[in-house]
Amino acid sequence: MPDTTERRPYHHGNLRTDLLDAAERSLRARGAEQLSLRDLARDVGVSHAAPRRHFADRRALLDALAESGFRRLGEQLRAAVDEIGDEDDLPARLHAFASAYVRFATENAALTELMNSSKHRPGATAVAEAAAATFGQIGDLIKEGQERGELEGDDPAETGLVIYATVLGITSMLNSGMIEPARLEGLVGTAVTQFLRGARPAEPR
Amino acid sequence: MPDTTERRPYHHGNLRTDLLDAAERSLRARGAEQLSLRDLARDVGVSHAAPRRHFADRRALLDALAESGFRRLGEQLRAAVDEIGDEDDLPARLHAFASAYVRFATENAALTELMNSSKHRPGATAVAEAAAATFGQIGDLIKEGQERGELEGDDPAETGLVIYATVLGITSMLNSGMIEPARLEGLVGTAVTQFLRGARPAEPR
DNA sequence: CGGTGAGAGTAGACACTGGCAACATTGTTG
DNA sequence: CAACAATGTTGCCAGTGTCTACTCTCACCG
Repeated sequence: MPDTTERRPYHHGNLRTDLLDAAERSLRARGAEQLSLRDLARDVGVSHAAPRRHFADRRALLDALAESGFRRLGEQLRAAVDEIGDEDDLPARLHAFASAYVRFATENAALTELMNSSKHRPGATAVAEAAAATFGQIGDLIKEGQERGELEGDDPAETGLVIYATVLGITSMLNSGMIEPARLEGLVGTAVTQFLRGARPAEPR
Repeated sequence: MPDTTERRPYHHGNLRTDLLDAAERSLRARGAEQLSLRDLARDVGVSHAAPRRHFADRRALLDALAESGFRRLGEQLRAAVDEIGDEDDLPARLHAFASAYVRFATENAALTELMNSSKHRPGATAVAEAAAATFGQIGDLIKEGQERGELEGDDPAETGLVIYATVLGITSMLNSGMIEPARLEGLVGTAVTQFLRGARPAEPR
């Protein structure tokens, strides 16, 4: 028996995905700053230069991580909204959206920070597109609301962006320790409520 | 002649402040990630281990930077609000507050990102306190508004946090390239307007 | 005075990192 | 089956943060 471990083939097979998996674990455990390519290579059982075949750069790997993060976030947001069966209940859907975002951001704090970080590749349109697709969803929600007359206002995309930014800001403050977790629930509630009050047509009922 | 440069005294005199200044320049030029202690030491003309006498750690220096950032931001916000002479014009004051925040965050993008980063020292209460003091200001603004009956709502601190989070989120999205600079102005406007509409007492006049 | 610490800066070492180049091993395909 | 493109490997380099041991200076105290 030549080596103690079972014979590992020269070609790993799916290094790229395995690296991303390891990267996500590392991200969760120690944050983006501490993430080391060589560390990941060791985790996966491959030489220190192997990752370079799949990611030109440390940044490139982080960008890939961010992009997949946006995709997953997008799915979860969509699922949360769709789960509210009643298509007419805009408040409920908005609330579901916000809650889902907050849940994702707290369960994946380091990932979320990475996604919102400014240091993406200059040319990396992929992550920007994924981000746009993600928060474009809420624009659709708003538009529907406006078409049914539940909301007024100008540009639905603009209105959507504002509420998206609000939730993003809340989670950012939470993850940076500026607000206590206990206040989260209430904060999101008032944010959505305030927003709906502000966006409803002039005459109440 | 022993050295070409004029005789530099063994003791630098005010290394700490000079390091922080150099750090801020580096931050502005190349971001927090690229900031290197040895680089700063070279900039200031001191040996690579000298910074350690003033900052136990790279993190410690970044924390100090963040803390001073919060202090400066706080001053600018206060000044902007005070500049609106009319104490009764809450919308104007709110708008001034938001605009001042956005200006700071765009003019000091990397610093702002650092301030909102989650990776502060576990024990570093200083930065947390500075942050709290900063966005506590808006709570006061809200409270005044409520006392004069211009606003309704529950906890003024909570309401204040929501609007603060909104502006923070908008600038975060801007700095990470999710929204174009051109939309900034409009976004902040609708954010404040929406907020005021949502927070005003039930019967419009 | 004059010596003696404590504070502040220096020099060197260590373990680590990301990136590069040259080489080795595969799977594929003409 | 030979050539080739992918994919991994080894070795190297410049840089970094941190630690330890040493040196310089100044202020204070006997």
